[in-house]
Amino acid sequence: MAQAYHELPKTYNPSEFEDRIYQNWCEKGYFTPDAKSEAPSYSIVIPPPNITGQLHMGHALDNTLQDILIRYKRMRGFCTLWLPGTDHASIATEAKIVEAMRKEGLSKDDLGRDKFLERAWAWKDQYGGRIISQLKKMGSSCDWTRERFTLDEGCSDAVKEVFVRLYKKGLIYRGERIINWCPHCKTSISNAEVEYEEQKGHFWHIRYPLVGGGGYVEVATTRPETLLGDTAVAVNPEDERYKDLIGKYVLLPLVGRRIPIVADEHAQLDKGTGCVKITPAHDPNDFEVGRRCHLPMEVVLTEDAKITDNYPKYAGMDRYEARKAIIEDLRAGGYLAEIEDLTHEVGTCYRCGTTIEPMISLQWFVKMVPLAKPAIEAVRDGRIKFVPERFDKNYFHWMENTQDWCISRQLWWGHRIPAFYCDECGTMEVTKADSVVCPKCGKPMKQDPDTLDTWFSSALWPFSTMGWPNETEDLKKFFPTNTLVTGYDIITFWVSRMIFSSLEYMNEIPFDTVLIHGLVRDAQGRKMSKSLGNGIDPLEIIAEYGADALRFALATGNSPGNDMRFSDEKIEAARNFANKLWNASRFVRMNLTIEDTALPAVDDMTTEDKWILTRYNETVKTVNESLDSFEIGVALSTLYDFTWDIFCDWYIELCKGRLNDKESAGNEVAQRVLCHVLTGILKLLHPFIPFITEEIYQSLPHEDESIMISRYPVYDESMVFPADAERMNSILDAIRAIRNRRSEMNIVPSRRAKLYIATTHAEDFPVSSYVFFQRLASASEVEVAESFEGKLSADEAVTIVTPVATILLPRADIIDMEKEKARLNAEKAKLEGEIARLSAKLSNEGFVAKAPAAVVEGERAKLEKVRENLAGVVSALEKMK
RNA sequence: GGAGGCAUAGCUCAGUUGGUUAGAGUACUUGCUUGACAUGCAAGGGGUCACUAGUUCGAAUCUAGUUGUCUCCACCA
Repeated sequence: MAQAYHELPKTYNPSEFEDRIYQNWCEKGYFTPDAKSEAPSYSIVIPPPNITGQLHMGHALDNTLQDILIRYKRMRGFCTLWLPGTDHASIATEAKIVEAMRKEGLSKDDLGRDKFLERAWAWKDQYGGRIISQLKKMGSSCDWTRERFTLDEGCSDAVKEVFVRLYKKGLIYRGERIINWCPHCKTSISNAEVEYEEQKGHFWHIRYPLVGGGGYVEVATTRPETLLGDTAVAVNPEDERYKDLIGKYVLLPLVGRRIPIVADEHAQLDKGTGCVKITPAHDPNDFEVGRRCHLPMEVVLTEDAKITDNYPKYAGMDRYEARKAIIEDLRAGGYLAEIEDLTHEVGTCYRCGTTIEPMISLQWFVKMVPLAKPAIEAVRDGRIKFVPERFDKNYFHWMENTQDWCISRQLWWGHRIPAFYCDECGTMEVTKADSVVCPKCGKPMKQDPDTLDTWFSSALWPFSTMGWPNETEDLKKFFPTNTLVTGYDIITFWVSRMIFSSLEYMNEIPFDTVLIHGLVRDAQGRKMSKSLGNGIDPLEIIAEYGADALRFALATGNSPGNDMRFSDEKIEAARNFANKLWNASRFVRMNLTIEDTALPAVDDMTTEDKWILTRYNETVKTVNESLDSFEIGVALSTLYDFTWDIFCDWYIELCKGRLNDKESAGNEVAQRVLCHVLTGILKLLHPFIPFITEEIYQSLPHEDESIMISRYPVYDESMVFPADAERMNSILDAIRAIRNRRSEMNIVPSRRAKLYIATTHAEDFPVSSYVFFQRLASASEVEVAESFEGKLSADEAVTIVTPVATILLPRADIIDMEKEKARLNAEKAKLEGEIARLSAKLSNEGFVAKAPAAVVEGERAKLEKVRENLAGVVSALEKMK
């Protein structure tokens, strides 16, 4: 049943309809998938956007690509699930919560853990809707009714379940390791969260006197304060210089401790003096040396990077104060040999920028090697594919070199580690229960105060959001999911962890395809960032240009995995396209009298109808193929070209004759073909620019309640007419050639001229085509014949040669004979060159013998055409003599 | 230091297993208020596909090297 339709306003103003349309989709429940549906499922994993953040271009790009895929699949008849989520527990989030509380005069310490979490939840509810409303503005077709939060009850159960399982399998352990400690955030942060920045510093060369006299060894350090924690000096076992010192002792300056000289390959022969001070508690390499050589650990810094009470002289000093003091003391004691300037990369906290302090600490770890193995396998054997493929190299590189993953964080806003300790007897229990009584002494146990790394819970997203560990309908229907869309910067953080987590807990891959996109940069190619202030707010773009324009700009000129620049020109081009579509639709709409969407009988169709339907179907084919292979940019540019150049600039113009003649039989035929192709264009474009396509769809005769739930066009061979398309091309070629020549000769369009078309293909230029020449090539009249010999002499006319015809324009007084001759000669030379090139290629035995037959045939046909062209030009020239 | 990407028109970028005269958008030049659209229409100029060598009948495309540039990882006693 066709639906009633309405007028379109004269100007395209997206703000007038985008919100209304979105609300309508929500009310109709189009976004809510039915897990019991028979249709095949297509599901996408999306990153949970941070609750504390504002929607930025990165989100907008992610979101646009995801939504295009989801809408496309939905229109192809899939039951689609796109789970929205908000926030994850992280240092950044907690920092923002703390900041928000500080403004209310509250602090973490005053509140205590329980009160803090209570406030944080209230705060989450207050701010949590913000990013979702922003995503809705973009047209995201998430199922908002299933929105999840990583700390929601269900998700928390999943996290506990996983933790306990891994612990029982021995894949989670608690141990002492060197971790990156942020003295400001007072938490450990993972390697991936450390940002390196170049800093100017010094290399201090320090002499450690040998015990029992006989000189000293010289070591160098950038962090002299760690000297307090030295428990050895290492030399390379191969180093001849120090061979006889191994096993001897040195006296640690300022401290007076006797520490051994040990042999370890960590000390390199060609670096510095070849002697290395070993501080096992404050350096990851030294920690390893300490472990190999069974050295004691000496902790010298507190949580906030101050010297511990064990060193009364420096106790309580901040690490930098202590550095100064220690250097002074070393200098005074004559231990300081040399100070060297250097610039080096220093690790800083990605959140607060504080210099990281490597510290020994009791933390929880996940053993990575057993988890990484099947995850590597899944990508290697093709069960999971990266698009583009080259990103699997990044993935392998990380997976194969990964070290055990420190998962504990000293935060409150996160999943608390489900481990309990008994103060009385030291027993530890790992359990899903909320409170535990010590199995040995019956006393209540205390839960570990730490929380889990944000990626530990995020890694479970593909299934924890669907209700796992319960067996839900969603899980049955939608897991494993199909596609993950994300930026390459997140492959190691999140993608890899989802893969090994899913393989470990579900025995399944989490998704089969990872579509990687690049970063959005500003017009100068810089990364968008708050500190640079070059970020572009997607919401401002939407307010000014509309969500469709934003989506179009993000999806176009964008190939998988490559960075893109965002500029005003791009968004304007996108808006202009929307405007063009709007106006073309308005034109079609105002010429419509039909009330249903049926196509006319093929016999009633004209050549141009068959031509546009052929071109349309070719477009449909390309678009479907491109989207199936995730080439979103290619699909969109194909549609752009077809819509603008073929449909608007040619077909609509070709139809104007029939449309103006309201009484003709052709009028209705033209209406029906126009309406059919336009509706098809709208459907094809809907995943990219959902709002405008819906608004126009509703204004045309249409079958479905909404374009969103209509079927995506598929290639229809019965509507492809190669012969007619070819014939139409001859006419278009001729029109283009005439326009070209007239423009070259500066003849204004209003100056009309009679056209004489000399051709042996008279059937290509039927009487019905004359109107095209009149409307589009400024012809006053058209006459077609095999030859105009005797009727019109060459010096009376301008000659235009196309592959199938020679067109004569009667020479009015505007044309310069010499200029014309020169032009024809130039064209002759060009064609001769082309013939030479093609004949050389075709007479090349290697080419004819080895190239595919189709290619050779194509070249031959081309040569034939060029030869015909040349013949026309030559004869025109001869006639001029 | 290790790994990877990118280099095509003034600018921003496409270019799908090697096969048109290498394409868009934008900018530029010229002409048009043509009854949907000046957010437009028509026409045009503009490229040694970074450089060098190789493979091939044929290279923007494949290989090696060089230069420039970006990213990730690691290290820095």
